[in-house]
Amino acid sequence: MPELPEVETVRRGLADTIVGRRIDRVEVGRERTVRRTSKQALIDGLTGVSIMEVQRRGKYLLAPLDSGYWMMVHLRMSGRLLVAAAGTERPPHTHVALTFGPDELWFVDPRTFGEVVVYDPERAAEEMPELAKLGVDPVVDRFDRTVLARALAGTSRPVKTVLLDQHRIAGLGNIYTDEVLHRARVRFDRPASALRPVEITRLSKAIVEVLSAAIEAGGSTLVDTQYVDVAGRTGEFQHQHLVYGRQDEGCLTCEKAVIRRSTVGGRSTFYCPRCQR
DNA sequence: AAACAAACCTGTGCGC
DNA sequence: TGCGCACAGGTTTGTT
Repeated sequence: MPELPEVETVRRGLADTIVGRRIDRVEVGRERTVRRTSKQALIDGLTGVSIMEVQRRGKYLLAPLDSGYWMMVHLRMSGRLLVAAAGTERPPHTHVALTFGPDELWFVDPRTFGEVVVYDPERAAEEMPELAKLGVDPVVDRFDRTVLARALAGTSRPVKTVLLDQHRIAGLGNIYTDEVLHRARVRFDRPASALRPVEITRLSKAIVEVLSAAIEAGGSTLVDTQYVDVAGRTGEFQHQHLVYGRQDEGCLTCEKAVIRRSTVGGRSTFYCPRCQR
């Protein structure tokens, strides 16, 4: 579900609510959510501790704690973080609840792919090996056509597959790759290494522009309203989607062709056969 | 290296 | 109404 703009929106919501505050109670209702360590490890790692800051890298939320440890949250497909008044009825699938005085932070996740973990930053290489493998984050890191060219180099895989590869670029998911490729007028199945310099330039600009606009809009909430921010508000960027989920509808860019749906790497892919070459 | 499928889960929407 | 199936924003793992 959540891609970079949604995770960034959640990050900002946490920064405005629970950062700097002490956790006085930790409840874990589902072991699977803390599978990397254990229920007791999460309780011990968070009780009585303050969250000093919330950072984001790709789709990972990383929060340094005043204990010297860090908390990592990944929402995967259906995870949500919600801040609400303590005592409010918790939604179904609330697997972790942190109490901060009068407020609570809930990790809600129907599909249970998401996870919450407290780890030792000194041992991040062993405990959180995927973090070191993350590629460039187009919002946090310097990102331009040179950086993108490097990320796309050396592979003839479809450009969409490469954009989705978190080891090369961290943060793009299925919605935003399609939106970015459309705005850059590049077909999803072009071999990454075959893009011309002018196309790489367009693509790098599209990545920054789409992600910025999507963050500005608070992310995308699809018809199932799965994604909401920490206050339960929906995003609004779905109204600016030009291709995602629009198969058989007219292209809003050329107003002539019809948006098509295809599959790449097992993921639904939406594109305009006329605009994207 | 790369392409694919399966796996992890639950919910929803659709055709019949 | 109910049933079965396809499909879903992510990532890892195993198989050709």
